Amino acid sequence: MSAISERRERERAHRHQLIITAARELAETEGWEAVTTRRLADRVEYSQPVLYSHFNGKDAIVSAVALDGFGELATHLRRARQAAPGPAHALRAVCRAYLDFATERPALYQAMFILPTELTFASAETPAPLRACFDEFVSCFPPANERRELFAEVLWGALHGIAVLSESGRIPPAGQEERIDLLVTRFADSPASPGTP
Amino acid sequence: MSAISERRERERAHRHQLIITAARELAETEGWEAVTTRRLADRVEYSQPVLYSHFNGKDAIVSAVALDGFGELATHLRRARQAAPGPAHALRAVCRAYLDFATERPALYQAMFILPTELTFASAETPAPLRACFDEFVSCFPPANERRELFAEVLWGALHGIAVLSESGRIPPAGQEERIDLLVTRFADSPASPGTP
DNA sequence: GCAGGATGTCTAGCGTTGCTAGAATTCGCT
DNA sequence: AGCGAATTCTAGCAACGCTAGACATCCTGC
Repeated sequence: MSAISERRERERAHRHQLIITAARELAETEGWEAVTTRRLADRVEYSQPVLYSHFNGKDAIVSAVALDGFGELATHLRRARQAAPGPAHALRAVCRAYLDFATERPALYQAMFILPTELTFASAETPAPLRACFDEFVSCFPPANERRELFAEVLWGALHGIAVLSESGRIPPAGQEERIDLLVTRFADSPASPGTP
Repeated sequence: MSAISERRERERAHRHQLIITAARELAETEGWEAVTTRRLADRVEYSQPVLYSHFNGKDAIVSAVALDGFGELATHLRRARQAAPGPAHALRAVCRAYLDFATERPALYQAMFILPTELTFASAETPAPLRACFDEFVSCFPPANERRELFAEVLWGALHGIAVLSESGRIPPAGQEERIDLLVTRFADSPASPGTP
């Protein structure tokens, strides 16, 4: 149970990641409806049952892809926020970065926010990347605002709504910039945050 | 081709609606994943192929349910708006009504906004009920606001995002009222709408 | 009243899906 | 070399959306 099983475990971990990236690539090129366990097994050059020795089922694979996506989204948002010339522009930068992410990686975004997921949100065992994403939204508002979390929730919801409605053609795909404009001007913190009476 | 075929056509139309309501009931009690063509055919006491003589496929049935949903949502929103004590309260009333609708009829809401649909949004041949829903949001803003439509789009997006994120547990289901509060205060029209320079 | 034809409905089945039991194989160890 | 265990594959299940072709039903014209 030494070097030999260590190597096996390493190989196993490698294959684990291989499955995830294969699923993601397949989804990004042909959409999630093309990601079947058979095609995925083909892609990783193993038979179907090995997928089930790594994941509890297809949903777990999708969730694993989604988790990677949250990690990437978190760094994407942080970079945008930190590159902004000042806190006043941070909000806009993060909003734009979020919508960019959603439109440029639609499959990944679907895995994160639309497909059934096994990830636990807003709870004690919420994975760090999810929390990091949320924190990026929180950081768009000054610490003086006692309701930053609420602001972050609503802003996130608004961005998600805009992203998904435009992606599915329920609102015109054009005009995203104006929507960001409106959202930003509406959410830019007022001088004194309206406190609860 | 007279009374006899008229009756047949009547019966056919009746069965058409029967399928739609059966699909909706099944979805509302057991969720859309339980709505299979076999179970639906069982429910309406016909064999599977008759479904396909009425609809092009399962998606078309879902879309028909969604269309009914849009009709109901439009009247729901209009009632709320008109019952509000004044235009200042209309915005809040409509927002609340929208989120109520989403949480009280989750299956219907899914058919309208989440499941793949054949309905055409934001186009020339957009069905009237969809347009009516959108118009309700537009009516929340004074005609003096030259960008009412943009406001409506973003508000709708925000509400949709909040609805779907909380429904799927991605933000805590509690605290909806505070989110409405924030959204309303942020979107309540400023005295002079910030015009484009 | 009764054959003929059109209309409508059902039975049966195709290909695919997610998932799994049990056979077969491989591989390290003594 | 051969045993034992871990791993991988073959084969198959039940359910899915959808459809072709057999079957029944009903109106029409004689």
